[in-house]
Order: sequence, then structure tokens, then C-alpha cells
Amino acid sequence: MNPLIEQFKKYGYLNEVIAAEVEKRTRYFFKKKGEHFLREGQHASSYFVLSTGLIRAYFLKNGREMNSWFGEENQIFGSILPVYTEKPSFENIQFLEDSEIYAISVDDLNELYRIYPELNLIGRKIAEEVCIILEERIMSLHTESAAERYQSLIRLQPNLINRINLGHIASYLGITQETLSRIRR
Amino acid sequence: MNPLIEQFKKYGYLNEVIAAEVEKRTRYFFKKKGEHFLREGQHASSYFVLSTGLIRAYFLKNGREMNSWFGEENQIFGSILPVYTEKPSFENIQFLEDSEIYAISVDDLNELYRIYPELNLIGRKIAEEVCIILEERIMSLHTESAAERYQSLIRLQPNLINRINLGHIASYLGITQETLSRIRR
DNA sequence: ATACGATTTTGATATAAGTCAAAAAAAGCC
DNA sequence: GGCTTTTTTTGACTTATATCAAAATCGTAT
Repeated sequence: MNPLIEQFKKYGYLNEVIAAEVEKRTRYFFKKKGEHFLREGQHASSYFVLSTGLIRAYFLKNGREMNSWFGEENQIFGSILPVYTEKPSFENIQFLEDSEIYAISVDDLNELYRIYPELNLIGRKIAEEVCIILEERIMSLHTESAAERYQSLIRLQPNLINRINLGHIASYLGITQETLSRIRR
Repeated sequence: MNPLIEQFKKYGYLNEVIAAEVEKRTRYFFKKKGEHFLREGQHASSYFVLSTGLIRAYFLKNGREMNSWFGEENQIFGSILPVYTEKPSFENIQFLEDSEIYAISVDDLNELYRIYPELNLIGRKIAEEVCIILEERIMSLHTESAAERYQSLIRLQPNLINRINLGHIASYLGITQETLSRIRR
């Protein structure tokens, strides 16, 4: 069973017919560290899962890269704007380690939502969970100091600290690398 | 047709049977300015729509109130945590003007999702739209200065500026009232 | 119109975090 | 192992925003 289907099953019952249809539309990729999966401006996008690897989403602000999120193994994710709307992505998705990805395109998924309406339960649950995660990030940015945001990241994604360099983490937290270095000390 | 059903219909097709079931479970409230609709710690919650009025969601941080969002007429909203999970709300919802509300409880809604699985399409679309709005707020908090966040608020919810006092807006932006006063000048 | 409470503005000073430059440390590479 | 490149830390100084206190303005009821 592919890891994408495994993730779907966490959110609700997926019968064998639909699972087979998802299987048929799942694409596997192997990507080297540094390669991109999605570029700013693209419309085509997917939900995807890493069976191994690490990923970051970033965008450009005044010519500088800023990280918007990181993804580890066995989580389902996608770029919100192109997955949930017709609008192009404003973010880029890049691999920080060699990675294996299982992905289903938005077009294929929308077709399945249409043919098998009961799949919308899983789609709803996923979007609802994304809301929870986004709200937690909003709270962190809204109410916490730089040092507190760093603590929150450690609490929510403890592995990241050892896999990602300081500059990437600082830009995710919305502070400079120098400030983060001072916080850590 | 009640305003809650009108909102649902924006997100997808709602047949007459389901519309009637929603109608049956919709509750109408009239609330005076200053009254609360939801208190921190409550589990019971709802999706709701104001036909007239204005609402704020706030929480306590170090004994101070901070506003997390504002709601105007003819938008659907709810408190994310109690609506999308079993967890109690960390926020309070209070009316800033006399308001008329049409609400459906999470329990009733979940029952309808179960009986009429096709309703999950609308539920998915709503949650997906919430994600878009939350992501926009994250971008604002993550990348913008206080003055830029104020501009973003004016762009996204231009009416609020005239209906809500400075202190409330400042706390929503994550700055002090004094700073906002200086930005405005 | 007047007086009261609520809201907004102003001023002086303090603090958190940013910037720029350079040094130190760590990771890759032949 | 020594050399290069990348990453992290340190230092000096600047800027954005917070804090505390007080004054000014606005809104509303009498």
C-alpha cells in the first residue's frame, strides 16, 4: 500500500475501489537534495507524502528567501494556494535531503472527489487539520517573542533542529540568523 | 432561506432535503453589544453567520486580551479548535455591536455529515477557504512590518477600520495602541 | 452647552531585534 | 592531513516597537 493511501486512511474510511483509483493515480518520484518539486507561479500541484527525505517551502521577499514551512516523513502536505484554489503558487518547494515522494495531482484528486463524493470526508478532515496547524503558527507569530517561537518550533517539530541549518530555521521564525544564534546561546 | 443556508450554497450544491435538515437545526439569536457567544474552555461550538452585527474573537495572554479575528455580516465562521476538533476553545467570541446570528452546532453538523455524506463537499470547501485566509494572515505576520500589516488589514477588511476602536485593531495586529496611533499619523 | 468617561495622541525613555563586518568553527573534498 | 567552502558566532551600532505617563480629543447623556 503506498504511503499516500496510508495517510488518507488516517482521516477516514477509504474503500477498496477508491483506494485502487488513488493507487492508479499516485506518482512516485526520487529527488536529489537541492532539486525542486514546485516553482513559484505554477498552477499544477499535488498532495504528497515523503517516505524518506526532507522538504522546505520558501518564497522570495525583497529578493531574499524566506521559509514558510518544513515537511518530514509521513505527513501529507501540499502548497495551499494551488491545491485549494485555481491560483498559482507563490511558494517554491525544494528538497533539503535526497527524498522519495508519492504524489497525487490536484486535477486527479478533484476528479476523484467528483466520481466518489464520499472521498470528500477525507478531504474535509485533511483541510480541517491543516487549519489547526495554521492556527497554531498564527498564535506563535502573533503572541510570542523570537525566543518563544524557537521553543514552539522545538516542541512541534523537534527533529528539524538537527536536520536543518540555522539560516533556514531563522527565516522560518521570521528573525535573522544572528539573532537565532544569540537566542541559542 | 436562512443566511446560513445561503452561505453553504456558495460552496457547493445543497439539495432541498439537506437544506431542510439544516434549516431545522439552525438556531437564531439576537445578542446585545458586549454579550458573549463563546467562552474560553467551552467544547460546544457552532458554525454561524451574522445577518447584522459585528463580532470579535479574543484570548488572554499574560492577563491581557488579544484579538485573533473580527467577523462581519454574511461570512461563515466559527472557532477553529472546537469546530474542527474535540478540544475546548482557547478563545472567546464577543459581540461588538447588537447582532443577529444564525448558527448550527458542531454536533448537529456532524450528524448531517454522517447522514448525508455529499455535504462533506461543502464542509471541505469551507475548511479549504479557511486555510487560504489563515495562510494570508501568516504571511502578514511573518513578513510584514507593523505599518504593512495595518495596510493589509485595510485591504482585506476595509470596513473594520470605521467600526472598531484603535485598541482592538492594534491588538489584532500584534502591536500597541500607541504604535498604531503613530503609524496612522 | 457642559461635564463625564472613553478613546486617541504625544513625549520620553527602554528593549528586542536588525544590519553589517569579521572572526571562528564545522563540513566537504582532493 | 591540509585546503576550501559553508555555517555559526561575535561585536558595534542602528532601528522598530514597547512601556509608562500625561495631555488632548471625542462621544454621549444631562
